[in-house]
Amino acid sequence: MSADPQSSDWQRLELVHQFTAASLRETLDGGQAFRWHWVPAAGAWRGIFGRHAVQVRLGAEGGLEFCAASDTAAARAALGGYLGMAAELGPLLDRLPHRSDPVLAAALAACPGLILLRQPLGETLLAFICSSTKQIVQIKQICERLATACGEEIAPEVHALPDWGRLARTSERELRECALGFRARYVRETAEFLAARPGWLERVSTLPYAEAKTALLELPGVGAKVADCVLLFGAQQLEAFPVDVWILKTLARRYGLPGWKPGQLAQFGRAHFGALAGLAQQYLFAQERRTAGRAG
DNA sequence: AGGCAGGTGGCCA
DNA sequence: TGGCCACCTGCC
Repeated sequence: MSADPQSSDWQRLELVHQFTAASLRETLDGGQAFRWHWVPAAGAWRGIFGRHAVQVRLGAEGGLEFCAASDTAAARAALGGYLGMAAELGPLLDRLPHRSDPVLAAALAACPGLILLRQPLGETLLAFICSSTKQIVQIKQICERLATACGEEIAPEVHALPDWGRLARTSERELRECALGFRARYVRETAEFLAARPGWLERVSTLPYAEAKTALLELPGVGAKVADCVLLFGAQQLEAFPVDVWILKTLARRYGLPGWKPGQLAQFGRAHFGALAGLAQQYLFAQERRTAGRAG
C-alpha cells in the first residue's frame, strides 16, 4: 500500500453540517456501509463507494476534509451525494417524534450528526445479501474479497465492488472462494434474475415503499430485513425500517414490546416514527450498540 | 475449542 | 400464519 495521505491534497468538503468523531464513525462504519476503515496514521477514514476511493477526516474547525486517489472533482461531487443527507439533517430530525418520545430523544442526543448514507443501489444490495448471519467485521472481509476477486481496479490495489453484470458472469464456486458460504447461491441467483431484467432494480427502487419492498422480496437471499436495508441505504426510502436483532432488543426493552416478532416491530416502527422511520432506526441502532458495549 | 453471528427459504401443522 | 431448522465460514 503506497497510499499514504498526501496532506497537501486534502480539501474541504462543503457541508452545512457538523460531524463529531463519533457520529462520523457511526455513519461510515456503523453497519450502513462495509468498505470504510480507520487509518490511525492518517487520522482519517479510508473508504470506497461506487468507483470512488477517498479518505475523509474531521478538519480543525469541525468541518470535513477529503482527498481522493484520483479525479478530485468527481470524488467531491460523489461524496456530496453520498453524504447528501447532511444538508437537511436538522429539518429531518425535527420531523421525528422526539418531543413525545424520550427514548428517541436520548438516541438523537447521543450521536449528533449521524446521517444515513446515500449509497449506490447495486452494491448496497450485494453487501446486504452477504450480511445475513454475519458480523460487521466478516461482512467487510467478504466485500473486500469480492472486490479483489472480481471488482474493477479503480486505483492501484483498490477495487470497486463488482456490479451485477459482472456477478452474473461469476461462478458460484468463485463466489464461495470469497468466503460467502451459503450466500454464494443467493448472489448467483439474484445476479441471474437481474441479468434477465435490465433496469429492473433501479425501476423497482423508485416505486412507493410497499411496492418496492414486495418487488425486492422476489430476489433470492432478500428477505424483509435486507429489503429494508437496501431501500433505506441504497434508495433513500426513509420509510423503510429494518428490524435486526439490535432493533428488536431496543424495541423490546425500551418500548415495552417483548416477544414481538420482526414483522410486527417493523409495522410498529413505521406507525410510531412515521415517514422517516428509517432515520429514527439508525439512531436507535447506534444507541443500542453503544449501550451493549460492542461494535460488531 | 466451539458456539454463534445484524437472515432467508423451505417444510410442516 | 407460526415455529423450526439447515445453511458456510471464521471471529471471539
